[in-house]
Amino acid sequence: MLPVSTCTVNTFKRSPIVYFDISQNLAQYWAHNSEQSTGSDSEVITERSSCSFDTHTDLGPGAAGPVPAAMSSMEEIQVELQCADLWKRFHDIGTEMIITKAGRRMFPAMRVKITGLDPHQQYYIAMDIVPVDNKRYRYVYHSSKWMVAGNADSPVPPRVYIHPDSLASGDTWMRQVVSFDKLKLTNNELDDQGHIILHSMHKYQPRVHVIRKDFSSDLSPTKPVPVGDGVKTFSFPETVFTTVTAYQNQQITRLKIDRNPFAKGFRDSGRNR
Amino acid sequence: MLPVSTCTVNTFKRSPIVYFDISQNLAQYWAHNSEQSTGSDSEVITERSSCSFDTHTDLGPGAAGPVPAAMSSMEEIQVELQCADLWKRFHDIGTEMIITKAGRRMFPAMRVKITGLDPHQQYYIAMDIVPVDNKRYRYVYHSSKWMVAGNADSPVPPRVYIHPDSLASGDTWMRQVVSFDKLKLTNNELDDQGHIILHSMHKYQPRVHVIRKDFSSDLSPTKPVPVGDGVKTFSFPETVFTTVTAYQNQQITRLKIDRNPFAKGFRDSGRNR
DNA sequence: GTCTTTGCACCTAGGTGTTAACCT
DNA sequence: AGGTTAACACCTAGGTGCAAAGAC
Repeated sequence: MLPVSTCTVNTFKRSPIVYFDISQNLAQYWAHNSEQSTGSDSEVITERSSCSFDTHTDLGPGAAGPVPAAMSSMEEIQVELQCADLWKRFHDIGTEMIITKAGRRMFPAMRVKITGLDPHQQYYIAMDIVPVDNKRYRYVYHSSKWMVAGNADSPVPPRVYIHPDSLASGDTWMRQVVSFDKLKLTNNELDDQGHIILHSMHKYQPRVHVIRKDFSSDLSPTKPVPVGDGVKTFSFPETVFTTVTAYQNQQITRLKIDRNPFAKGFRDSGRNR
Repeated sequence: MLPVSTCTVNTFKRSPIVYFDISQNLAQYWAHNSEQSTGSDSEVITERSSCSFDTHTDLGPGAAGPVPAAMSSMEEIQVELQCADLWKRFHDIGTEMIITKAGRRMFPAMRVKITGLDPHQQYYIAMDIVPVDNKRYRYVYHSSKWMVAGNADSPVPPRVYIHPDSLASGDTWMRQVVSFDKLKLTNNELDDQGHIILHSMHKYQPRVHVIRKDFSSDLSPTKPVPVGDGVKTFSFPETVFTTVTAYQNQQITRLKIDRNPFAKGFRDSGRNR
């Protein structure tokens, strides 16, 4: 049995994790931009995938399974976290994410598989990051533990990361793993690059939003995600993290170096030669 | 007076070339994905731009000039080639473009500024590349000239490159320089990466298409661009090129090395040290 | 002979944690 | 003392023309 991820807020689920990958092909390319995508005249190439920064991941034809033709409800929508095992390893230690003035990617990145969409309906997929509590934290080295250090700093301008493949059809979203690897975190409250602004030394929870097109009139990178019938929100407990400007727990550092391809230079086999 | 480019097929124009550039900001980002873009709550950063591979170029607020609110006709649309001076230098020698099995970018890349769109109308912008004549060519070294070597090879599967920012509003298109630098040329007739398939040693002409959303039902990367009221097509004589698998004219090689940043290693100051 | 392919060194562009300096 | 910043070496990822080998 493969690792399993439990998803909270609007849905609970239990299903096997699937890893597939394709190089960008015509169907993929076109599906991004079309409402009348036929998906007929091209083949799909599948290969194995890791949990690093692969951008385009495709589940192959029929991955979304058979779906009733005219279903337009949001009830059936499910979102499944990919790389849940990796997230869990970080979570067991206490995930830390670096934030910088220029913006820093998350590692691991949020990657999800979505099912239960109406194939012919248009959706935005978006991500935001909300505080877990109203506290500020500090890391106590001698006990290797995070301790409450006071109340949270004053709230920060809300930011939403709209997935760059938006707007796209349910069919398109369900055929690929939706990856948020380009999203960046910053501690610069005056950021004008569209990065998500967070306070350092605070605990946060990423959330994924599925937004029906007809419900997106208030959707903006600088406004809170609208709530209502046309929006469904998902979050995963194992993706909670603490923001830092430099890693506190050395086990986190080690795991990041070990798993993030861009940190390969710091692996034992690399720098120590 | 700045260099001027003449555009054929559906429109003639004479206007100064303008070079501006912005780093990707919130307004830019959001404009790609929204039909209800407000463009209100963000600033636009402008800086100078070159003719190389800069991806995001913005003309700044009001660049498109005042436009009547409800104009939806295609009559007023104009497309202006950027880097026309560079194109002209290549054209005077005889532009060559390398094609490879894996796909090769064009240099220079097609970059255009579009005006006269309805700001609130949605458009696709697309590019295709059509044969200039029905001939096959060969390069004669001792005369440094291209000579007809017979009739053209049999036609190749038609491919259209839909600009990745599609679908977007007229407002969005007009606020930026639309760059086709990610487009790739291939000689692989079985290509499944969506690259444009061409025959080597043939003469071609790139074309830019502006396609109103309501006219895009037949738009596909593997079908010819539809013709009719909702589509307007532009081409620029100085962008004609001959396809090669290795450069024939050494003056072309020199100019490519001199201007393409990715070929810097072959500049005199580079490799000869 | 002529054209095409492949592996390569050399770039651009940008994502890592480290380290030392800096701030409060 | 604790938190932040900026320069840096070291990576990934991928766009260049070159030169030798291959194809026809």
